[in-house]
Amino acid sequence: MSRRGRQAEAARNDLRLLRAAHEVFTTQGFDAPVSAIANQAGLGMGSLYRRYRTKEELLQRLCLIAMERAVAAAEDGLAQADPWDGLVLYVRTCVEFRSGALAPIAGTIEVTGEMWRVARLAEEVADRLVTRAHEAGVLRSDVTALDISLLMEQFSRPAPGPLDEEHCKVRERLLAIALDGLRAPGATELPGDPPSAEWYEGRWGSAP
Amino acid sequence: MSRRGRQAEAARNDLRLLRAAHEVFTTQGFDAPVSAIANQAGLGMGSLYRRYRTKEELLQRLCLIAMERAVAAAEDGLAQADPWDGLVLYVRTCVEFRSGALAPIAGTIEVTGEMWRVARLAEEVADRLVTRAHEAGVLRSDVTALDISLLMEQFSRPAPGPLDEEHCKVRERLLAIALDGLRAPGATELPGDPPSAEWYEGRWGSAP
DNA sequence: GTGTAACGGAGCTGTTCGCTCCGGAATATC
DNA sequence: GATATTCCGGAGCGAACAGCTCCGTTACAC
Repeated sequence: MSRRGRQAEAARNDLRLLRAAHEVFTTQGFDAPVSAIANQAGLGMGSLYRRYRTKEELLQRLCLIAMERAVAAAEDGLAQADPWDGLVLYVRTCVEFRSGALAPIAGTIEVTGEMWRVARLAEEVADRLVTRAHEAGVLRSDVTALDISLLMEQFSRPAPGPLDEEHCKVRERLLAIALDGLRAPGATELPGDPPSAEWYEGRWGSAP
Repeated sequence: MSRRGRQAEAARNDLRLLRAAHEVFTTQGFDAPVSAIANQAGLGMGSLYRRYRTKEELLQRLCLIAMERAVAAAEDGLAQADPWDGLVLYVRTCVEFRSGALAPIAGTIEVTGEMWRVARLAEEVADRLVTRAHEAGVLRSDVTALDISLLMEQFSRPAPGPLDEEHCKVRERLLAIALDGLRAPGATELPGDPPSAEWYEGRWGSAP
């Protein structure tokens, strides 16, 4: 599979590009300039646009990958013997790579059929993880899988300004607090109705 | 105090402007266009720039007001008989008007002497509130006042895209979870060191 | 040496920003 | 009424910056 010479370099650059794009878009938001990604990757604009014909195409690919990573994280969680530990692993992993920061930007691009497919899969696996925790009685009963997705999204939300190492540490502390609040039973009943799936997916435009 | 005619209108417009600016900046971020604020207020650009000579000046005034509101919220919390209820009131109030969303934008403007003064005051009052909760044993002991400020900031962080009524409801649910996680004792020790005041204020440039 | 594939980044074109400027409407004064 | 004053709206200015293209250069293959 591995090529030689320039082709190998091209393959490496592909990865660097994806990593840089993830970094930039999740920390600076979806309207970060394309040149920032090329810079972060240490590449020129030409190299970027040879692989992705438009900014939107890059974003689509990035969202897809993020969702696939989320699926993998949920499966890892399911592989854990303890239902609570599995759920925590899932949430921690997703927040760590800020998968939630990409969810709202999906509303600004066209959502491809493949993206819908993986989104459905991600939803299903996460549901299994949450249901298992509910049945084991380790997750407060008034919280839904969608609540947890939105919690991860809120915690993935980047601070404006330059990236900050210290901020990541802080986020882990705050997330630990929220996770404690997730354990059964809640001291207080959650206010309002649980969020609906229609509303959640509605942000991405209409279904395929 | 109340004037008549055009002067009264000007005073009303001043308020509308401030409200609009708060709305726009806390939901769209600090780089929202000035025209968006004028629109939201139902005013022309001229009216805006007659009161604030630059965008920065408007932001400074806005941050100051937000901090004053935070101080008031903390004092309201202190006025509550129950230490836990007081703390919750403070956190809820601040998150509700997204005071935390303005904290990071302060890093992009010059911080005036008065802003430093009020910031110090806010810190002090919040400290009293947190200390009281600690002493009453209702707040987990490993959480600091700064943790709580940063928690509020994280929850104030706006979602990209259009403002969404449903999102506010969701945020209340998520905040309820986090508040439950704040009660003593925590199921798990918080990871890492508590954030330092130097780092926190460092985002605003150097002290006065 | 020659051909090819991938490279970097200056620059094109259109958009958007912060801000100014001015004609007109509403109010105050005579 | 007539005039002076105050405040209004929003078109438009110059600069900055966006996404994207294009092309001279470089590194490898044969």
